Amino acid sequence: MAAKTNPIPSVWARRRREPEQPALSREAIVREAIAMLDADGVEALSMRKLGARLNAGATSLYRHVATKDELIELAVDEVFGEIPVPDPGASDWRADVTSTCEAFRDTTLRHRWLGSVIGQAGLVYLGPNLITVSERMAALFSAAGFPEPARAIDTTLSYVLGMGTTEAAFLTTVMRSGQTEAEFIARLMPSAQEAVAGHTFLSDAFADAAANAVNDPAVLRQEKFAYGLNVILDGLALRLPR
Amino acid sequence: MAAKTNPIPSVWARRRREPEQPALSREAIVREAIAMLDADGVEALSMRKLGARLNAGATSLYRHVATKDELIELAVDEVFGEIPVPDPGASDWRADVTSTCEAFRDTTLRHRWLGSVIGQAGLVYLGPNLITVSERMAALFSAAGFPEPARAIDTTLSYVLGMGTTEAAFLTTVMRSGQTEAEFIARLMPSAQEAVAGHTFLSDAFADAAANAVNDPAVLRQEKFAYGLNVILDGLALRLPR
DNA sequence: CTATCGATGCGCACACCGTACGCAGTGCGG
DNA sequence: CCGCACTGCGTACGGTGTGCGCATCGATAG
Repeated sequence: MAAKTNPIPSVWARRRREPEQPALSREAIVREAIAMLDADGVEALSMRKLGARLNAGATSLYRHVATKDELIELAVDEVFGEIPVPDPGASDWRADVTSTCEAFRDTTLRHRWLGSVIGQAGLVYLGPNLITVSERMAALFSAAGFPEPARAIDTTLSYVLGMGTTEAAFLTTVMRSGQTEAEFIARLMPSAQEAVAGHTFLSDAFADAAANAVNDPAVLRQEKFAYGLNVILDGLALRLPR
Repeated sequence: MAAKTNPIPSVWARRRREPEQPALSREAIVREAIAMLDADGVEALSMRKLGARLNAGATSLYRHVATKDELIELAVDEVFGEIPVPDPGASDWRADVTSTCEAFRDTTLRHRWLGSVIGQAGLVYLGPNLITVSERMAALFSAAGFPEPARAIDTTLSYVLGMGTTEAAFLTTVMRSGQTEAEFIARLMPSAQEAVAGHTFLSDAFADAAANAVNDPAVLRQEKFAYGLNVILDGLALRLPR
């Protein structure tokens, strides 16, 4: 009933096929979605904007992806593919597990939306890349002699996820403030000091932190992560047979 | 220009003050928001629905809360108030830390939106309740003799947060399916089996899990949590002086 | 060569969202 | 008694995810 966009269909109005254009594909959509998530966070990803970036309408995406949530699930598993897990080698199992956990942490910091999104979707529907990471970590722990590698995996990955999520959320806040991490911390100091006043133990910890404030904050975070990881690996080592 | 709702202001149309009605207050708003979050998750909380539950218009809430994000921050700190931390006592420090971590886990499971929300907001802006929990945990570790209680806190809480978030996300998925946890797992088995086929180590772990499937899943989750926590406490114990 | 068919892209529409703004009542200090 | 600060709310704006039906395409069957 309503007037169409092209009341008189004309040869000239017909779009031509552009074989150069990679066309819409699930891979391209997921790739571009990750780029948007990395750039502006999870609340900045909308199907309309994503479509626009791909020279497509918003609803065209639904031919390749059932729903926005499914798209995010795909993005999550995609970035898990960035985590390399070494083969169980002649070298120390601790070194191999450590490098894996650090790669995992790097991924949560490179894609700072990961933490919040996993909290919503969970690691329930295991994508192929997460399965691969798990399998290879299981191989690592098994070769080291652990009778229950799944337990070791759950413990280490929970820690890495929790710490990584917290770090990522912090870095997001820093970035939103438009300052460097050091600036942000310096500017936060007074109010933190005030919040902690009257709490004796936290004040002590705060004083220690202030003394360390001359160091690179990224290095301090890395050290904090390594400390906890070593605690866990020590605890696991006690459970090795013999 | 447009006709007003009440073109002729009348005495009879005037609302009367209802002193029984608790009126809108920040506390009431936060309390009701938590109730909605607990009931239907984070994406079901809208200012309009929250207003309706409080017999108020959506925008009335903004007199007491600057923004929806701020409201969520308040809700987060509010539920942290549910975590009791014992005084450092004569008893084992491990028992005290364990009870604290289990209370934290209980909170993440009782309020399953916590994990995803912390991933977005982070623990950056420390509310009073989180500060209290931290202070009391610091007291626990200090009394136990740890020279750097902050490190111990970061390690344990990262683990608890990561594991709790994962569990909560899983339980949310289960609940959405409308099945019990045991039913959900049973129904998931075939596709999980398939996903794991060809991965030798995961297949082993899967077989173990299947053998345990007769037990209460909630108990199995609790045991998994306790295992990792004990690993961490063992690792920390190694760092006690002497 | 033509008719048909499945796959793909897209405009429109719906219901809903957070929240800025300005008006309308209320209770209180002067 | 006036005026003012505070609270609630109706309206409106610019977004959101996505269901629906149509237009167009390449491949294949007759």
